[in-house]
Amino acid sequence: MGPAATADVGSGLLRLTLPDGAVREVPVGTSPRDVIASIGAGLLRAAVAVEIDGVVQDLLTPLRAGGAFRVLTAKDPRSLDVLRHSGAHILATAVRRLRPDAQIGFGPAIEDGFYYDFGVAEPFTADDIAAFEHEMQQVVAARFPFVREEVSRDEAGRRFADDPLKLERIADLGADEVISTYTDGPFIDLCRGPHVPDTSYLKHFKLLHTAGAYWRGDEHRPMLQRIYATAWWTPQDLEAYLHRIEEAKRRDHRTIGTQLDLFSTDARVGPGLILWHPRGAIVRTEIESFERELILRHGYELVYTPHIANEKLFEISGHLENFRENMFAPMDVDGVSYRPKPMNCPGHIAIYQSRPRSYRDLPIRYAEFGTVYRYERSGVLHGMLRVRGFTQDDAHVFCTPEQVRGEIARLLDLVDEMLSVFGYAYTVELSTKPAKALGSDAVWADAEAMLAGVLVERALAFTVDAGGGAFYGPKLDFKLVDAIGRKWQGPTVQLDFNLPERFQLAYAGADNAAHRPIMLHRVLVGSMERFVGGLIEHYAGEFPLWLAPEQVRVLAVTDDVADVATAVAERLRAGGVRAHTDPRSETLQYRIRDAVMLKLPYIAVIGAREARDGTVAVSVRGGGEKQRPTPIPIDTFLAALRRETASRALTLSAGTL
RNA sequence: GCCACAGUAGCUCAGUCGGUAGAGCGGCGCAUUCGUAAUGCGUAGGUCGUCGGUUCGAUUCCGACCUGUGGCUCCA
Repeated sequence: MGPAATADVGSGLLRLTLPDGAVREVPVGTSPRDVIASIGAGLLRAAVAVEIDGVVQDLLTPLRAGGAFRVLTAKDPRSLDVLRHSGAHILATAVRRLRPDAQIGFGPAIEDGFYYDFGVAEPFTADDIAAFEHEMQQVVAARFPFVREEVSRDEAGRRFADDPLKLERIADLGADEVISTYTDGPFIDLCRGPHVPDTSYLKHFKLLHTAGAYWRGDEHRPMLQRIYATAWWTPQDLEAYLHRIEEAKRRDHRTIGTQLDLFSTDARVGPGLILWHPRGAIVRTEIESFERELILRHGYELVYTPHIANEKLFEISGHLENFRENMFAPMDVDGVSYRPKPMNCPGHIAIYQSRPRSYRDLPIRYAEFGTVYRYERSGVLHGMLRVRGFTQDDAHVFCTPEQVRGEIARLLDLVDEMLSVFGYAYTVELSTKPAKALGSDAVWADAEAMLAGVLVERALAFTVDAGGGAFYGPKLDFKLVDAIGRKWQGPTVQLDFNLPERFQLAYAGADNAAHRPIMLHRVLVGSMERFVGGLIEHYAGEFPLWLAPEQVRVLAVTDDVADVATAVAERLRAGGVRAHTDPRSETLQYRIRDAVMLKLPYIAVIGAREARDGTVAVSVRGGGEKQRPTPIPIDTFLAALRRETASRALTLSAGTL
């Protein structure tokens, strides 16, 4: 028995409050299983785990504290984590049966499933994975109970003597921690739990893929082989999850980007460098135009700064000190070292310092679509989402300490206005002082309290990411929630007490003395590349009208009205609509299919009747097959298109009268 | 960067147990003039990612490198 296990024994009874308000008093050390059994046999059969004051534990772990006591069944989402954690053990059981030499690392439950890390001489093959999955079925069928034991440190050391990874874990455990093991059939693992009662609970699972993973996440340690899996209570849930994976795959911006001819990369240009094709450039330009209009309305001024700068600038800013491994190597210009800029702030600061500033000038808000270059390790590059060159919609606000609060509040308005246009829901995260940080604790505490204060004032819910701030100040992160519920990095607002110091920024106060301004860094979309990549997946390539690269395709039913179609397209274009014809000598059906595959919002068909009446028959994206639209006057259509574009509507409505 | 896997026509992929390659779609040409998700026929596209090695001969086997994919680490 570990010290904690014995500490409470003899201290009496625990009070357990059941959901119906009933109170049970049981001796310390009673197992939840016994408590549930005393409530009812049916409940015991359904029980997966229990929750005591919100903490989930299994039916075996002796109760050491009382509180609100709730039985978790398969219906409770929190019981899934327990199932998945047991799934990891079952996976390890299977792997050890087939590969007895495999060292066992960690095997936690994760979102949607679990993984387990193994130390093996030879990485697993696809055949291995299939064999493991099959073996897992055997373990499940064997119905091995999970047996918990609490052991002394010495005993734990003996039990895992042949597994250096586990020995290392044991050595790291705190002196007062209960050391427990769980055994299912032939497999024993050092584990805190909780687990389901026996292996038969794992019915609906699938091994997904393998990947290398550093032992304890440290790249200087050995690489283990990780096997990822998913597990659910019901076959429907498993099916739905696999379907979700398919859906995410269907939306993959790299696939859609190729299909819709939006962007590409080219090995000759270099990895992580995006080529924006005309259609992709339209999407980007529309976003930039919208944002430019928006921020001018919000009091920003546009600036431009160079892509490279004398390395000395980044010495002053501290980038060479703190960001060097992400910067491209210097280039020699007449004996002076220059670097591509990894951030836009130093340039904006240089503009601020181009003349003396008075408190009357503040706040100053400089905005730039600034292209930055950062060296990213080759393995992390990913489509448009992780690249080496990208354009930030970057802005810096220089203000007095008194103005910070108001500026943050303005930013929250701006963020909300921006994100709602794209149909993103979002959550807010406050990141606080990291271990390595500049500035005193008091300054940090003030800044964090100020940020939290503004959020509370505006009734914005937020979570705290303790220690997640930048080294120069705390920040607010906005996480976007996309159409299929995935989270993306969105806008960030960072307070900075570092750069004003380093650059000796100043303004003349009302007292005619020099004062230090506060700097805010903020981005809305962050990186145009990442944002557009995310948008492609959010919309599954079906852009709302204002963003659609081609908004209307005008199709003539037969060649004798081709001229009319051309004229209509020209008229729409003159009205500011991105409209084109498809003059190919193909059937109407064929050309419609082509337009559908390109996910165009509207298809305007012109036959003899429409040519005669000055109308178009408009099919709407998503209207399904066999559309038989009522023709509408061209002017009516154009006006509706213009309305829809101007309002940046998320849904299509211009096709009907 | 690390682990694993992959790279064949513009795209999606087949194939060659070593004798320099095929399909569908797309492109082009001709015919077709069609009323809402693929008209027919014909035709042109590939030093099989790159470089080296083995071999009489390499797209195929081996090695290195490049690029991509899934992760780890990191991140806008």
